[in-house]
Amino acid sequence: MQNKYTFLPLIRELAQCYQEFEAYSAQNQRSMGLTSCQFDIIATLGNTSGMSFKELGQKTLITKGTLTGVVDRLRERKLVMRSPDPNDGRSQIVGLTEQGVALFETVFPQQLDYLNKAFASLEESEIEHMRQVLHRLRGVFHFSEAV
Amino acid sequence: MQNKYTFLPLIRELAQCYQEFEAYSAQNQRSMGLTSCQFDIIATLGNTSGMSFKELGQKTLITKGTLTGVVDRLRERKLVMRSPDPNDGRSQIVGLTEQGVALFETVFPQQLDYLNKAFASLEESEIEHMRQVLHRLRGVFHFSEAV
DNA sequence: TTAATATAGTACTAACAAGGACTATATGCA
DNA sequence: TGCATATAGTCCTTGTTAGTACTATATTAA
Repeated sequence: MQNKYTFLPLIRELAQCYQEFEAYSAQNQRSMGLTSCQFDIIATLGNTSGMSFKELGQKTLITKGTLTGVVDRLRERKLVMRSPDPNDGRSQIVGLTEQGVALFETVFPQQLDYLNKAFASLEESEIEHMRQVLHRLRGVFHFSEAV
Repeated sequence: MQNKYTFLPLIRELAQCYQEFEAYSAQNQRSMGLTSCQFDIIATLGNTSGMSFKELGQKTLITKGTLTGVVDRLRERKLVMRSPDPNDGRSQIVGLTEQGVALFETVFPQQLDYLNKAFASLEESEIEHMRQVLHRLRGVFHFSEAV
């Protein structure tokens, strides 16, 4: 117990950092008529020929229960479509419709530009360093979970 | 546009890091019968004589609309109470009940210990370095928002 | 083949989350 | 004073989010 809870400010900073990123990012996505979650799915399906719910969930960090609803809403807007997986009767392939592709090609570059503006003040080397720091921090929760 | 979107892996790492922390943290909170959000409120009100909805929202990063519901659920469980603010007729003071204080004194130290296990593998200096890195990253979104 | 087990996705519940409309109260200024 | 504007909190809507139970299909092994 050498550690006298100095991690508390770190946790607070992590939460604030993530939430402010989310707020920043969502602001632009919202102006494009999408929620964060919906944008994530459109962006993940872009430039692919579709993927299963499972794979889509893993890539977007959205759990299966949530995914059903989100995909449903996107399907109602005719942005994504579903088809049975010929190789697995339990599985379905989700992919962008023609309208979905058109939307992707509009909103994805715009969002990249929008985010790029935020990161323009950082050196590439610093961005990479930050990524490594976060990776190391993340490892802490992995290890402890196994115990 | 010197930057060729090297921030994308960083963003991904940030999201994963936050989500895995949340999952790790919530696992213990859940075992104590509280959601993350409820724990946050109990922890924030602990060792205080109460505060307004506004202040509570600012400290916990929970927006007012959400806060009403969360406080209601805690009040149903007789963990928090509300009283009118004598200085401002629009405002109400939220504070822990006797049961709330008792719960706080049980669950807060336990959660600290639980988190401390995760961070035990890090040096204090490294924790502080991580905090500074996150603080710098967070600043990026502030600056850009103003533009 | 058949039984045990695992996996993909759905349905349902409780809770959180952001935003906007709304009410009541405060505050600033003419 | 009295009006315009701002603020605190509630309510409502839409949309995640996690978790659990459930159905249907796959896979494995006896």
